[in-house]
Amino acid sequence: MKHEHLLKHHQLKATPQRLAIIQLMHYAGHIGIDELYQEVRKKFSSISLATLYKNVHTMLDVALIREVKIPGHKTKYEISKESHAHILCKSCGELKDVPLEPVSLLQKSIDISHYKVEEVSVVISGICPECQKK
Amino acid sequence: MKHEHLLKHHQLKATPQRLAIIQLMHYAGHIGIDELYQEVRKKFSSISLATLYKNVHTMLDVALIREVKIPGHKTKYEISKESHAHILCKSCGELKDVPLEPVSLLQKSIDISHYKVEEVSVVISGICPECQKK
DNA sequence: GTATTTGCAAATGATTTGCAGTGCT
DNA sequence: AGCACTGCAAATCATTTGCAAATAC
Repeated sequence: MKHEHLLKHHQLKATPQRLAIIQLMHYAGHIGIDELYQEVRKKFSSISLATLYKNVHTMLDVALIREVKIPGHKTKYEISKESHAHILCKSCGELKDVPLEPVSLLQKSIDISHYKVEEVSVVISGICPECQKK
Repeated sequence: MKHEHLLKHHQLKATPQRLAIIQLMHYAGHIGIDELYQEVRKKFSSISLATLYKNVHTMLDVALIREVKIPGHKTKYEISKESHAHILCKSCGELKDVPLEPVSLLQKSIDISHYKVEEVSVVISGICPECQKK
């Protein structure tokens, strides 16, 4: 119901395929096309890759979801939410959100530029605490 | 000469193709595969796309260059240098570097995570001062 | 009922690979 | 000389398109 409303709020029809996609993104946090396809098929075996691509594009266009692009990795997608950074472990591959107040933390850089800032994307990569122990 | 040294320092052979690629990246700041191909051909008409891809990969592997991935845009490449943020104008498309001291600016987020940080990638997008005037 | 969305198959675009010949060190 | 690199053509992988049938509202 919650997800149906998300779609309608963006004037998109709430098809079961779209609901499945959103549900998975919500559950996974960040997910790539391939994994998304594998997973959606489990609940919705008839879905086609073309439909998946079309819907991902449609949802990107209305900013219901966002691309997460990480150097050295395939694009992942996430449901739009408050601004946050992404932190990736180069050892185990886990990708997590971390809190971030970009406007204040990056203020110096932004001030210098005099840009009207609309979006900030931050990806931090390194080794997570668990992998450091090994 | 400077660029030849760059290659040798990473134990790569200094072929004219590679020198041309590095020279262009250095000149352009950030450049995508297609533009790189068009430009390299002007000086080096025999170069193949395959060679371009192979060299870009090779140089990424040794971290001589870096990927710059921006939501909604094709990957660009740049020569590795001190940490900095990228700022993109959504109106005119210009991509610039801006100074950034990621470790200190992002310290709060990083502290929380306990990660051993190796790399920070920041992309800010918005409207540049010139485009705001229009 | 109408406009949108789906799924298929085919088209297009992007990147990679194998291999024979060439060129760096 | 020997290994790495280049260029070509073909293979592979990723994404998009057109269209008829199905579905949301």
